[in-house]
Amino acid sequence: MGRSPCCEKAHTNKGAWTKEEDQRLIAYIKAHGEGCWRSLPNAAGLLRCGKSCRLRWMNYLRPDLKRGNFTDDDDKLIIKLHALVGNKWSLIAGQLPGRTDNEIKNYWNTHIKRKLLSRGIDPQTHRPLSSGNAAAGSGLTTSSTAGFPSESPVPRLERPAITVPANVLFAPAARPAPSDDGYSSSGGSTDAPRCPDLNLDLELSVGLPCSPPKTPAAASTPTSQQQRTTICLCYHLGVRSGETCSCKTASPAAFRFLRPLEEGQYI
DNA sequence: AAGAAAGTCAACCGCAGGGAG
DNA sequence: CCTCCCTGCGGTTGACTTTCT
Repeated sequence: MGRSPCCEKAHTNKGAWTKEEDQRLIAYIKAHGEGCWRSLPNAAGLLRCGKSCRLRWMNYLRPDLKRGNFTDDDDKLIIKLHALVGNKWSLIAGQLPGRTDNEIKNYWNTHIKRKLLSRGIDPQTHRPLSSGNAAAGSGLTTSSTAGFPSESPVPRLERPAITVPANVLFAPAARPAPSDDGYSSSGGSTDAPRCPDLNLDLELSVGLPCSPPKTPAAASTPTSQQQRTTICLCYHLGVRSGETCSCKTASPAAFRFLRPLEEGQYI
């Protein structure tokens, strides 16, 4: 297509960032804000590709990043979200404040994947491995799901809505894209849908202290601090905030367009 | 103690898609 | 409608670290 290269590769640094480069980038973004990554390197005096600057900022320098280990709850939430949306790391990261898609992707590939495999769970399909693959068509038994037998299982199809530790439910218009992507990289069964029986007609709702419950189902057991609002995943699925989506019209009062969390924002 | 193997994670690459002209 | 620019995403790589033998 004749796409121009993202940068003059001959004149850009590659590899690990130096402290000085970090400082320059931070200083520039503090002064001018994010955006216009293509021109940022020149403006900031960095010999880096704009993409590289963006990545460095997003994955490492952003002030709202939470470094450190993932908790068990994080693990479970990641697994459940992955069961729902597959390798949509940015989407999953959106539910984990302070975590980046890259970080979650790495964590998945290095920790969770192995953890699930060791428990006989296919990390891509979230179903029992091999011998289990044939039986996968009938769906998971709750006792084997995601390797958390005694805990709330990965959502199953027949469930109209699910509740996960962070009170995540999918919005009606927020159906994850068909599983034509996200499963191509690592083996696993690509023929059959990962969760053919998974009811994606769900809602994503997140407990927000200031938001009223959206639906009876979502508010089945609201605590005083766990009132719910609807998080619209349409943003991540291609619908922009200016566009209409059914979730917004359904309950504007409890509507919240899902974007990567802002600094200090917590769901 | 040294080398090998395995694990971790920051960074790069290529592509898709939205938006502007 | 078409082309190009720009951004963001997901997969992959490779350097570095840790654990094992």
